[in-house]
Amino acid sequence: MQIARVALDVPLHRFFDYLVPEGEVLGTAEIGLRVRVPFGQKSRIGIIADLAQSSDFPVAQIKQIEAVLRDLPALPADWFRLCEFCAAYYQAPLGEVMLSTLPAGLRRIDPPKARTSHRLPKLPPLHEPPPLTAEQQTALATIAANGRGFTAYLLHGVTGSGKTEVYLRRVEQALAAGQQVLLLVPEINLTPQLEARVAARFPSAGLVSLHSELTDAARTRNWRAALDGSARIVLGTRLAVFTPMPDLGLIVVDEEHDSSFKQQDGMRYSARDVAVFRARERGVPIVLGSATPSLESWANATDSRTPARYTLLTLYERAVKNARLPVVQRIDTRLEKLQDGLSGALLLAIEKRLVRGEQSLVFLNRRGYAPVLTCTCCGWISHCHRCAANLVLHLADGRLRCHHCGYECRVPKACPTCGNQDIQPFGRGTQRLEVALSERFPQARILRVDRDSAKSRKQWETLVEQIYAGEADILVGTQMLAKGHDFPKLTLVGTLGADAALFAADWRAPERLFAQLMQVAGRAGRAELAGEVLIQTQFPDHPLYASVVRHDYPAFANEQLREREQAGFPPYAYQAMLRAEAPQMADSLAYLAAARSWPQAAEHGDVMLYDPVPMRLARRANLERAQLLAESSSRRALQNFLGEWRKRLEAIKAPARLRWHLEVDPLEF
DNA sequence: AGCACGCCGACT
DNA sequence: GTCGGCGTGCTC
Repeated sequence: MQIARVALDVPLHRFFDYLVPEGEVLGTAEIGLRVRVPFGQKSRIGIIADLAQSSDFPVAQIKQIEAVLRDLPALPADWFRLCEFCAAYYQAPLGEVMLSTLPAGLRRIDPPKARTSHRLPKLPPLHEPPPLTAEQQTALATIAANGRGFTAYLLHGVTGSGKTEVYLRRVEQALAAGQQVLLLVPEINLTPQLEARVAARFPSAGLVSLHSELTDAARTRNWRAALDGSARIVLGTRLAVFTPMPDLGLIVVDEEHDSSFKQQDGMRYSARDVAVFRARERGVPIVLGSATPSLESWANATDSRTPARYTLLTLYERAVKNARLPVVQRIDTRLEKLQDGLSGALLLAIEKRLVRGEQSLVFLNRRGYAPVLTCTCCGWISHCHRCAANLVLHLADGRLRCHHCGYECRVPKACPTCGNQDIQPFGRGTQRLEVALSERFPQARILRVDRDSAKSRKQWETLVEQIYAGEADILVGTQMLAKGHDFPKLTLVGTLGADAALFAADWRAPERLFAQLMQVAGRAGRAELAGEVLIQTQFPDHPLYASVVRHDYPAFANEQLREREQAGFPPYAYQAMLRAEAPQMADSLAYLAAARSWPQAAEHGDVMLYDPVPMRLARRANLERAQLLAESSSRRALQNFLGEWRKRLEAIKAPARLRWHLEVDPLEF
């Protein structure tokens, strides 16, 4: 009797035993093959995780495998270890982890017919790699000196310093050594750019991309090419970190600080952290690159009290000839009356750009016309009835929208409470800024770039092309515009409304603000034209802005780390967040209270459980949410605790409508 | 998670 | 008299 232990996509922390059919003899080479098995009333796709001669389950109840699928090579052992690590670390069911990392087509009973015609991507013309700067050479020499085994590098390079060129040179070496390369990037928006550049550089590497916008068929095809080795480079977003790659020899994580590496639903993993684990486990180097590294990575690379876990590589000069860092200035908005939120200095600077035929970018991280609509008479404010949030006024299409649950309605003509017709927008979003700028500069071509004006990929690409072609004079945009793209005519960046993050309750807000300001500042003046950045603020003396002005990430990061250490926050503490949501807050809190009551504090002295509290956005889409933080100074102690705790959490009786999840290393509070 | 089975309220 | 609400329990 041969038994196969099969991983299935169910939220249960165990495998399921099946009889191997007569005539099939499975050996270790078959571990990692997909199978079709009967499960409950119907059939499912699973993965053979192990083979055995006996089972703990009553033999009479063991069903037989329906089919062993051999259309795909067996998933490799290191891919199993990666999934096992994630399941254990993030407290997720192993079968769910394994199956959910497969493209959908490969976990369905009836796989879609694979298209036979391989559409080769159009390749831009080859061009010579640029010469390396001294800093780039030093970085590459350091990487070379450490050999091909595991080392984690933090490549800290200011915008325009040529981080990508360092990646590409190291990629070239890996390819020459017959290895595969995994290249992770934060967002879908940036992938085409980098994809074109990598494809042009390595035309015969069979580059494939993996991200959520691909069709299922394309994703399956690319994933398969990675597994069978025909693709030597995989370029993808966070989900690509799980791509099985038999010859993996190098991992690169670009913009490693970016929060889109964190999955925010299902298994809440950090693709950056998973990538580091994968590199260590595989014994290959990993390069984490950023102009503003996450404080976790910075601490790993610079903390002098413990042996550095990461090797720091720095690029502080701009690689493009003559290009200088933009001049950053603070504009004290307490000293003048703003005009539509814009200071005289910023308006003047925009005007200069108009005269010179250069572009300006006004950055405001708030979309819509105004964040709220108010009644001047009775004090009514536009409020979402499903969320603890305001409805945002979108004047462009005359609607009120909730940015949290998607609810929307027509803008009322009068106050719903008192009938007063004088209802006014309060505050400012990108739409309102666009209107104000077009009144002030009627001759200027103004382009607004936010999630409303760039809903689809196509719209986004059109906007980018327009900007690139110089068909816009003033850009108004949210963080969508802050990332990645270099617009050669853009020489001025003005930022509005940054102050809110200085005093936000979320203690990670300053880290995000600094990164965002550095990133948006990097948009100004990359080519031969010098850039200017104007930060409007009521707190010009705040040390965060002082660091931005000096382009001094290390000073900012070291100060933040000092504060974090004093407060006992990550990276000097390890955390996990238990969240519950239910129609009634009382039920959510009751669940967390039950979770809190176990264990007695004495049993797990190394782990501290805080009190359950309502979440900051306490109600979303008619669900009332609460959270409970677990914290420890030891990652191991926290992990040991979480394993036991999770079992208890599953046993707690709760109303059927209540949902809960556990998030390890939460980023948002 | 699905999907069964199972026992109490308003409809053809 | 039935359709269907969601509580409970199981899936090799």
